[in-house]
Amino acid sequence: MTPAELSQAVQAAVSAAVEAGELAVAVPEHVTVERPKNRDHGDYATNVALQLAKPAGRPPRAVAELLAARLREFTGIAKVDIAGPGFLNITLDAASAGELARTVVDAGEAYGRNEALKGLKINLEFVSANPTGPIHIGGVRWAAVGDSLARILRATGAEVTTEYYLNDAGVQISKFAASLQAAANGRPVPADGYVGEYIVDIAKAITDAVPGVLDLPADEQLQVFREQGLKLMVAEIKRSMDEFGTHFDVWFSEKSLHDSGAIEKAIDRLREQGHVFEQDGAIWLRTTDFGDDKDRVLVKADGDITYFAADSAYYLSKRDRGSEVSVYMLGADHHGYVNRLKAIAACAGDDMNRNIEVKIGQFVKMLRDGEEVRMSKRAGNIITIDDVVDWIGVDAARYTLARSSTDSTITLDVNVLTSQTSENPVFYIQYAHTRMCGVQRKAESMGITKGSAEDFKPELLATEWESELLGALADFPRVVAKAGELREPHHVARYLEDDVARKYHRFYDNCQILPKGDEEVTDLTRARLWLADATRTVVANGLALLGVSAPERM
RNA sequence: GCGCUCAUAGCUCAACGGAUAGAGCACUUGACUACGGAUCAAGAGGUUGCAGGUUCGAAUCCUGCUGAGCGCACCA
Repeated sequence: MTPAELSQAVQAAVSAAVEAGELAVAVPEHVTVERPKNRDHGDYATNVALQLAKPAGRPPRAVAELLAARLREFTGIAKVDIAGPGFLNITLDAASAGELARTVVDAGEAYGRNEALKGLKINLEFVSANPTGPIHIGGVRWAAVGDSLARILRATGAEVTTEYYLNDAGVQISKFAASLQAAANGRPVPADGYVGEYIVDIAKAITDAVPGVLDLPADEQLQVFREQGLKLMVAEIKRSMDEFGTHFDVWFSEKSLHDSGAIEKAIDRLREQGHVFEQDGAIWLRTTDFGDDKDRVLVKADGDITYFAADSAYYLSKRDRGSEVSVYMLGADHHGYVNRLKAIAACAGDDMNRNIEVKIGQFVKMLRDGEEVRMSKRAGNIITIDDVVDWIGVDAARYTLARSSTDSTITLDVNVLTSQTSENPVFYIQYAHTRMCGVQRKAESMGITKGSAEDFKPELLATEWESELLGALADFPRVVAKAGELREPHHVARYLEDDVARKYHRFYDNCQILPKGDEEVTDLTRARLWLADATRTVVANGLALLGVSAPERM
């Protein structure tokens, strides 16, 4: 019996009680059934009696009594207790619990997938760092979290488009080009330009690729550095992302919005909705209609188009391309953007509480020798995506960055990253996977298989360690759905770490799977192989959602 | 000044409004005649920043305060 089936059983018990006239309440649409932390509280617990007590006008424990009596009639439920203020503690019989191993093995790679967000078209934009330098540690966090979130949303049934917005049109690119030009000519970079090893490297790559570029007039020269520099930098970012296992379906060019006239069209559309006005020679969007603290300029008095106008056109582009929900993942320096971005959606006639979500994630702080590393492009002490991958590898980097809530700042110690990589919990999870693969290899070499589904005896998986592990495996679909709905991939990571891997290691240490010496192969041997196979499936599926490999050997 | 976000063990971080707030690292102590010990078991470590409120129940929701980060352009 899966938690979903149990939830339905509880719901059915409520319905039956209502129909019998014992309870005067509306039957809840969803009944939550959770794994209690304390094993004495059974396999599952529900607080439904506590929630129904008030509307029913009955004491919680009386409601619980009614439901418990009905629940005890269900096959697969061994015991129902009432505890505390009115919790229902439910214990499954061993066969019903063990059956889950078969469910998982049968579903294979599909186990964990669900339809919580079925058919929802989501545009997920993340990283979107300016193409004027390598991706630094902050961007790496969004790469890890964003890519994992895309995988989780897809597993939850959503249709996801991942997107990187390239700011290839503004003054930052001009400064970047000017810096390259200066470097190529052996001059110091401009005061507000970009500094760093990579500037010199790219400048050299351009002078190598375009012989004679330095003989061109200054303005033509600058144009070459602008185009070539952008091309090389974007290629570099794409390479980094590719190596990091992060895929973007769309690399969206800001410049294309300018070149195609999309911005003017967007302004017209916003004007039709009645939120555009002129003042002091500029064209404005009245974002204060929808909670922004000030109105925003779309076209400046001198005729220049603002970055905000491009943002507006970009949102409409996402919408036109079919996005029902546009998710923006931005860094903590973008708090001020939330209201104006949401106002764009509202001004376009959309529902700002549904069609657009702006997630603000906290910074990554770096520590070296106990002191915070203040990164600055000027000082050239940026910690880049390639640095992190060199130090600890893609798996450990992705896991480290994806295992915490984006709401919390994370502090990474450079000394730890560059030395003791085995401290990373990702290895704990991967080791569980290799252990199961090891058991399977050993079983094969002994000529043992888990046998056919008909011969599987789930009731033999009855020790506390097997029961705990089965409970953890049963929780996977719910965890994936929750992570998708909350847009928080770290729930999957913590689940693998604290539930699945931990409980597997305990099971492994306490329950011998394969026969030792001249012991017989028994039904219990085969049942435990089913459980190991099911666990391996969940670990592999879970790691895949995080973009982390599930190695067969380490 | 206004706005947004955060505050949990020595450190790094968890905790769907639920029962005794959990892991890892570091510290103390056990378990290898092994299905690979990158593991397991045990111990110690907390007034969840402070003060109120809502609730049967608050780390979680509301209010105020304190502290920290970020943001408040006809910049991008």
